[in-house]
Amino acid sequence: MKRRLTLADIADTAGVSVMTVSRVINDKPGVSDEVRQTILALVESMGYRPNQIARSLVTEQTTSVGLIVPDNTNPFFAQIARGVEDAAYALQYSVFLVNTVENPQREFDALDSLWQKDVDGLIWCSARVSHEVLEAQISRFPAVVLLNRELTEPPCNTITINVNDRHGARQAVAHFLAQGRRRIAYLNGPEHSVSAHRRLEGYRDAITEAGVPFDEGLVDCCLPDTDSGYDAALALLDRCPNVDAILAFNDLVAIGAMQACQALGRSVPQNVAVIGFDDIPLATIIKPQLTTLHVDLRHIGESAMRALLDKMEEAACPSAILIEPELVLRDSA
Amino acid sequence: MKRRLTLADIADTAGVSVMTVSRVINDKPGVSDEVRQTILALVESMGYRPNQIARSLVTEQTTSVGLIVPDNTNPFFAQIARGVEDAAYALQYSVFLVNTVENPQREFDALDSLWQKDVDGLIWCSARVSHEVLEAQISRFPAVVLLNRELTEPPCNTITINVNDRHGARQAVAHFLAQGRRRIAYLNGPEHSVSAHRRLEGYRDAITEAGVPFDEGLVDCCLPDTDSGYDAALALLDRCPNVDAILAFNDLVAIGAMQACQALGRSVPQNVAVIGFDDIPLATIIKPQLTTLHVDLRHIGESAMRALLDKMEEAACPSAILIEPELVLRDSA
DNA sequence: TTGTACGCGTTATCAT
DNA sequence: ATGATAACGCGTACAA
Repeated sequence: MKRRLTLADIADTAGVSVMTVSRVINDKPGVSDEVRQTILALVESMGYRPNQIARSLVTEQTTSVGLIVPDNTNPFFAQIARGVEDAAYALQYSVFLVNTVENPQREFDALDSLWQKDVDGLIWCSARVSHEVLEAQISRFPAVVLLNRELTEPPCNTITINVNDRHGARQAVAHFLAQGRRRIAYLNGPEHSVSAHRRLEGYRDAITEAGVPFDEGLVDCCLPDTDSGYDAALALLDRCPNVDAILAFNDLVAIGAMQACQALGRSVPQNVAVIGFDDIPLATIIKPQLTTLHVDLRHIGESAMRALLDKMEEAACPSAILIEPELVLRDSA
Repeated sequence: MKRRLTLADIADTAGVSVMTVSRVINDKPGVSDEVRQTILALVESMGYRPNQIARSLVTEQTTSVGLIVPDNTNPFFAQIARGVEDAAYALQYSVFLVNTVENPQREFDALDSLWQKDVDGLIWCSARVSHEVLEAQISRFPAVVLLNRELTEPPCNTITINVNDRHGARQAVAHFLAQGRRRIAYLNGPEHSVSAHRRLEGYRDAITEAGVPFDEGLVDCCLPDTDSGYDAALALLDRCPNVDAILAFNDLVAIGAMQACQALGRSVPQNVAVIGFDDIPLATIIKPQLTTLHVDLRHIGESAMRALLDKMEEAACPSAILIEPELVLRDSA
């Protein structure tokens, strides 16, 4: 690895000052066309690229952002990360990826590290952090996009992006009801999850508005994975054998529920209809293909990155974005 | 967002020079215990954190690395990324995540961007880039870990990590043979893929060594996803109805193949046994659960990050690491 | 149009 | 043990 070329190297061989080269590199006026061409040719042939570190030190801009997710292995966050990175590439930004793995210490360390590296902005998916910590951390960064958190009074450097969970759950219940189903269960996600609360609200409202009495026995919580969904569905069907529809917190839970039904000899969707949430790739791989509330996660990621840039540039932009899930009918309901 | 504190701020309020503070921050000798304690207390109470950008400019170390993958959404790379990030966290490094989406321009831009940001090292999963480009790019970085590429003469700043694809394929074939199966097909991945070549070799060698004639009609290529696997298996079973075992390039292809068998009324594993490769989470979600060659991708990611750090520190370390896949028997074979 | 001087926040070097 | 000074590579401000 040879020594990096600097502005001075180009300036020397071109016989001009560093400032002239700098102006050319940054496409700024004040350089004659002739000199400009000479320098551009030199930059090309010598393979010069600006040192972003040095540049950052003076401009206070790093052209990099932080993305904090619980686990990039979870297809939900993988899709979001992909969207963020796609948009970042288009905008000439780089993305630091950080997993918190539900570990507060690690999350804290990550924030510190990103701050020390002077990221221009932060895209933060954190369900667990308290409001106080959230606001304190937000104030350290130039701009922040919060995913799946609501803020009563959002700081002016912050944008929240949320899925319309209530409406999504209502759509699912409405679909079940239209099919004539009345014993509609809901396998919810973790209690502390904001999404879980909102989806439960949507479910309850839709049920009661339809005149179907709300039955607590039809609602249960589980971890948002297939195994937990399987176990929870097994217990549910044992407790309430006449269930004819299951709304699941997410697709993984839904798939577990479908497999539980099959294990108990209930066919899906004839005996029990199942609807998931998110529409991860797995939803179309599994048989029967899962009817689910599609959420365009890549698009959310892209929006997050673009909104972040807007905030960084202090452009006029909304402080909250609501994403509408869309019910896609496949085979399970 | 208030102004960042600097060394000078601490130095001023402590009534010492910046160098003394710097020494304390970096745990260097040459500071009396008394002063040291005073400064540490001040750093704590004022909440000072070093500016990594300024630090990088002088130390030529950024404590960040680049991770280039085709698509972080692919569970294969998601697991690797997770392992890399886990190890990076433990080692106090940050990870720039980049997707190439099989786009040479984007890959080139990414390398440029990472170089400009002066990453200390690079973990690079690239199947498509030519040898010349590969070597040219490698020489630009302090240290590089290459995933799933073999180098005839690896540069001294480079480590390659490969899966023992040949041995993996042989294990699968051996298992089929032990079950008395003789019409063993192989649905391979993309032609240009290094892994695909190696797995095909392992398959062919194992077949012929067992005295079973190698039949080209039993081998086909497809894209490494479920749909392509489905289509390829459909065509295969139409062409060679007496196939009694299918080795797939990866788990997604294997799942597609299983579904094709089921669609044709062949039961898995009774009529046709199926073995996949990689052992992605989906392998245990699908029914029947997939027998597959387990590759510990998280571990590969962790190893990659640790090996990279070793190279960066010029520690003695191997220049090539071979990872052994392990056949895990589940329901499909 | 072009160049000079300075500063960004830190560490390295060499004094004291 | 402590401090003054000079880098690191670049952009801003101002001068020529």
